[in-house]
Amino acid sequence: MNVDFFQSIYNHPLISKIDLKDIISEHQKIRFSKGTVFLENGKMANEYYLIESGLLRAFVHDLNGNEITTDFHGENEISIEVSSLFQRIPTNENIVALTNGVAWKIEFQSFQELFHKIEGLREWGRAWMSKQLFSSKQRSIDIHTKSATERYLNLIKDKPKIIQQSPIKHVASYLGITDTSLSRIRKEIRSD
Amino acid sequence: MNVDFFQSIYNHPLISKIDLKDIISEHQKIRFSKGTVFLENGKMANEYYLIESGLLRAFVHDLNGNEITTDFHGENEISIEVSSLFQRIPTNENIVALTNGVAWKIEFQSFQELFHKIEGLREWGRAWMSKQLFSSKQRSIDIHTKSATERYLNLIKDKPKIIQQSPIKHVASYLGITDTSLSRIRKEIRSD
DNA sequence: GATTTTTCCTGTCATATGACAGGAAATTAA
DNA sequence: TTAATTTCCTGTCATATGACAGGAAAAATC
Repeated sequence: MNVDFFQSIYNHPLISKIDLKDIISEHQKIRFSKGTVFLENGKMANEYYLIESGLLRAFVHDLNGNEITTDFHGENEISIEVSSLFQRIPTNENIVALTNGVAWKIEFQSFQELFHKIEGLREWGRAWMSKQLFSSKQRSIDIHTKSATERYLNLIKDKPKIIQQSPIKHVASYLGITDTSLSRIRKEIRSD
Repeated sequence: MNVDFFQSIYNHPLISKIDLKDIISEHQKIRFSKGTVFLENGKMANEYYLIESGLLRAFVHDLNGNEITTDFHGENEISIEVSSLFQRIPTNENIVALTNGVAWKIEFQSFQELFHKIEGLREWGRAWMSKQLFSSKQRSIDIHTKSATERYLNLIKDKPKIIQQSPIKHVASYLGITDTSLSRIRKEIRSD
């Protein structure tokens, strides 16, 4: 059991070694292959995953039925649909694997018990959500503050694996532009 | 003490009447006037507010020093900067009153004790954060899915008070457009 | 109530991005 | 390996929005 992996994710001063052991033991290792569906529009999330290797993509459908990529979940990150999982309602998102990989799954019920039992986990969870909210807001701001080119360059810098592992069209919708436009941007950058 | 007001905000099946009383008693009524600063870039949030009446505006500065309105906090809503309050770090946001009004303040420390004591409050808090995260994501999607006109019309429909109580230029930056552009949109709509 | 400041509107011009379509390249399936 | 599918690039044309500037209107201040 790779403790460091869990440590790096459940990383909070109030989570003791014993707490961590408790938490780890509720996770179950799974292997997944490209195309595996983790969550589907209309269903309710009943678990979340720590990604050890591989890349997942979250997306929604807009009014015209087009897929819009809302997020990528990569190595050492959590793949979770918070709204559905914590409000116990159907999701509007889809989560699908873009690559093969390994993840650790924890059921809602298990998390729930740990959450109310371990103060450190509550603090960790709240801080984690705060960070998510912060990034989400930042994304909104970036979309109308930075050019598409800047956003793309930032993504390359911050999460280079995504560009390597995901079809470019998904990156485009994640950046809020068409694949046409991203294609032009990439051409532009090449010539620099 | 207006219990219904608190009830409508701290609304969760696991929060009992007694819990609610406990929670309410940690809030302190304040009156504020237009221009009152609730939070400032670089400082740390140490409390949050339930707005009984009036309208607050949250904004950040972009790289060129322009103000970008990130949110409005109106009646029966919570004015909070989650990142700073729960991660105990300095904020990058500013929150300022656009009107006079009345709010109920609760200190971080008080909330903290209630949070770890009352299971229902934890569930409520987590659900509340989930909803925030959902709206935030939705905003990102709307920005590149809907036209500026649609976003403006939706805002009028969903939060009409904002248009009445806020200078239009703040609405513009909230919508991710310039005031020039919003002005044109308003003209367009008038003639329909 | 006069002056200053802020807010809002409008004109012109520039430009980033979208829509659509066709073909090349790469990946997947048979 | 060949065929089918998906992905990616590129061209043309249209358009929503931005940048900038000036003036009218409204609000705040004295």
